[in-house]
Amino acid sequence: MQDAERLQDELRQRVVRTSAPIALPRTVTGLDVTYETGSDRAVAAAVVVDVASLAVAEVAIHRGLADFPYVPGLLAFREVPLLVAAVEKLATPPALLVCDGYGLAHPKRFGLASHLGVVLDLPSYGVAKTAFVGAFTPPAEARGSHADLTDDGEVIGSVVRTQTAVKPVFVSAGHRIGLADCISLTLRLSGRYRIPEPTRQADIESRKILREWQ
DNA sequence: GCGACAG
DNA sequence: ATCTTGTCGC
Repeated sequence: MQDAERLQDELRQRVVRTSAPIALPRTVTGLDVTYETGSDRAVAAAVVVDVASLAVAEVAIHRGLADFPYVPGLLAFREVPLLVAAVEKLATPPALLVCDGYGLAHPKRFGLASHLGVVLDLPSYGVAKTAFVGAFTPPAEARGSHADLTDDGEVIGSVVRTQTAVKPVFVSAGHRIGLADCISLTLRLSGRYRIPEPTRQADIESRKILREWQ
């Protein structure tokens, strides 16, 4: 546990924060992990989605055992090994990773998305479904509205309304990408659902494989 | 000290 | 995360 925190403190120094816009990638890769009830058996999925059509271009799966418990603030130690294994099975080299969870909007400014981005040295960001750290005032009801997520006087992320009158998602930069790009990409990748297509498909695919496995 | 706490 | 069906509503 203290070993993990020490490693986290070391890795966090390698995060690259930027506000420079990136070129729109042709594909993005969504990641998620599904667990078996009452055990640590897990399925990680990496799904490549075509940005223009939002169609799934490739799916890679890794089945394994999560060897670290879930501890708020240390989620990366539970999921990163499984996610890296899934990403390594892809034939398509990832251009940008979209994670289920937080990036800079983390107590140590080093959530799962930042951790994975640093480990794989790829641009990354996170989209979380519930609040974790930071304060915000709810964004307007219209799709596309967003409000700053702030902590200690700094903007660490954004609360984004991906569908009108639907609970917003929590977006934060992970590594080598600016928050503005994370927000616009999240909206571009959210077609008709609350969750952007890459992580939504990763959730669907990992659940599907877990069902077949059991 | 107490409560909260991504997935 | 996961245990869990139908049901209301756009």
